[in-house]
Amino acid sequence: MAETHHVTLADVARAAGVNPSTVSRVLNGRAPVRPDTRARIEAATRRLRYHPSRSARSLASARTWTVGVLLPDLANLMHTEFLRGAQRTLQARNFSLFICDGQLDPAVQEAELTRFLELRVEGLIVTRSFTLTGLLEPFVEAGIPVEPAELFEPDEGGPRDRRAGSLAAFRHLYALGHRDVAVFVHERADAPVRSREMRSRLESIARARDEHGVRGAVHVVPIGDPADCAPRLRALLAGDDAPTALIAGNDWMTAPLLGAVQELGLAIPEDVSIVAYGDSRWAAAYRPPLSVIRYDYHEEGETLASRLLVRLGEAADAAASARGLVPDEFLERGSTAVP
Amino acid sequence: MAETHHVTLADVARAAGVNPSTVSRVLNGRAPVRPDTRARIEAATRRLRYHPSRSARSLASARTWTVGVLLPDLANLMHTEFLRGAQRTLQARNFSLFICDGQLDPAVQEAELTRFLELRVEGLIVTRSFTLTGLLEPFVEAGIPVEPAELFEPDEGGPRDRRAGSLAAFRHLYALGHRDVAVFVHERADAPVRSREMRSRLESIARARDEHGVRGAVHVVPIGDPADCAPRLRALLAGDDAPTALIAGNDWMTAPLLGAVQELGLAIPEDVSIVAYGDSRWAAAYRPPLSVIRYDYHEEGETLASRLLVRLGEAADAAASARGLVPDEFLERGSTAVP
DNA sequence: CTCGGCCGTGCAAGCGCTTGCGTGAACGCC
DNA sequence: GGCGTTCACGCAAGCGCTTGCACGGCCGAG
Repeated sequence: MAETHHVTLADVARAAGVNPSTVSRVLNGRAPVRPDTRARIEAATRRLRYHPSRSARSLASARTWTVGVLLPDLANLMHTEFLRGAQRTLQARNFSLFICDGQLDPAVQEAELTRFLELRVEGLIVTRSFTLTGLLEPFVEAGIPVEPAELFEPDEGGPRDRRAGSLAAFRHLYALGHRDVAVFVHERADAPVRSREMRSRLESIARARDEHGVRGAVHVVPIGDPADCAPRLRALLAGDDAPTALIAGNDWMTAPLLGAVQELGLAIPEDVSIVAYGDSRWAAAYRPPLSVIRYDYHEEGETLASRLLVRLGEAADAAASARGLVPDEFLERGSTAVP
Repeated sequence: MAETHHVTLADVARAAGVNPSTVSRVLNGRAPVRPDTRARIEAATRRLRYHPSRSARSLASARTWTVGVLLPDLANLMHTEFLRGAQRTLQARNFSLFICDGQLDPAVQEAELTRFLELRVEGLIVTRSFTLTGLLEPFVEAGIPVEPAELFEPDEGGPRDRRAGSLAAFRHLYALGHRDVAVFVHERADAPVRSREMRSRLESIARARDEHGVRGAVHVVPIGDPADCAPRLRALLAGDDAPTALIAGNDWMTAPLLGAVQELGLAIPEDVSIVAYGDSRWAAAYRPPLSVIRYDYHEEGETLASRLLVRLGEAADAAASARGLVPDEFLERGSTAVP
């Protein structure tokens, strides 16, 4: 901090010739203040370039007006979308966000959650919470509402339904005649965790497969390091049940998978069909354009944020918090064909 | 906050049978404390799940141990890289980051900067600062060190040299026989701002062009909305000086540009050559693989953070803070060819 | 003209922590 | 064995703000 001396509320009060409490009141728009007094204070505030200290305010008022958002991996563009949705909604209600990048590393995530605890966030939004259910306990105990994206399955009354897209995609693949498929997922190879969402997807695959009377393999390939992608793919293609359709589990996964396909000199869709979860802005621009399972992350961010606001006692947009999210959908573009 | 009652330092002190100040001291590892006292306190801390209040700490100590990072646009993967570099460096010195997404919107950025002021960040890292020089003043006045990525030009003694890559790329293009080129940049069409970095690139282009005795056009196309890309490109190609090489100004720009190229049914590199600034993970996986100007954002993040630490009086890794960043480089892959 | 009520403001006690100063006990020294 | 040091800790005064309460002045009602 060196010699930084900040203007305080007392300075403003002195400049305006009033009591500090009055300044506080205009700051918070709380009690009635005479217009001219208010004007004097506001002028002083501006003139002195006063910025109230968040620390002092929240210490005194026991409110921080912040919510933490823990993203598993900021390098995933869908999370950025999600974030903006949440941010818009929360800012409209005067809350600000502490964004943190989990970097797919449980240690980092734990550290960040501890920081949230110290910061006294009033609410928490987490995605892929399955990796940290234990870490979330302190929040629940402290009465801090946690809004997890992960647990929103239709059978739990949550607004999320992510099965329609999967189902449509795999019906399409099996109808085309594919038998063996491989799903590449972004997970640390040393500690693979199967999210509920992933399980739900696998169920959708099984269902589509059964509908078509197919008995092929569904390989699930956890990829931590992009460099692993090509070797894993090569091994798969050399083995029994070589997949003819490759599915990228998310935005992050897609580029490495395409890189591997390229490295092996495979043509899309002639040699392999490709489907990607998440309609990254690259997907449509790829050659050929990628068939994707698209999902509206922005809306999900808004919905989670609204639900949080409701739990915080802020009468947020009730409709947004209660509404079911639009289901995901399959977009066929050009990367899927008869095997 | 509802009925959330947090454990305080006083609670811990009572449980451990000591004075609050002693607890504070073990918390900060400051003064000498007898091992058994320390142990008792630590046990109580754990048992009570005590998490010190950041607000109270920073109010009392006049230190927040935080630095703000303002990114122009989180949806740009290179910024994520940058962020991780900075985060690693700062966390090693006990600072934590407040990340904020400027969303390419000056209003949002101003709001976030004000928040930083209230949060009493001890330092600030900004990129593309050219859009907000005015907004940065309060920080400078308050004695808060600001580390702007933007201003690091070699002629200012900063560590950044982003000319080598541009130069190599355009020498390559002009040598191949290209005459007219177009650079697509991500800017709000209504308020285009020419960054120093952009100017520096344009200079490199001019230099390469002169070296090759070419007198073709260099179109600069600001794109705010991805949907504008195709029409702008179509118009350009229909006009005089139709470009034969298209350059995407950054990671964000690349996908829309490729989408537009695709929409117009142009073959790469037969009809147009493509060069992208920023080696996105998609670039190598594209078909054909994209020639790019690659830059190490992670290292830039580390360097800026180190410089900030030095200015904060933390004897950070002096080498890292002083070192010149590796220059960017041109990687020819397959999207550039004879026009 | 008196009085209750409200309005605008001041007063002061904290919020949970840090930190300079003070003090008793244990220690080493001559 | 007395005395100065050091050690380990207690004490209390804040940090910059909020907020319940008090209080004087003005109003309208009786």
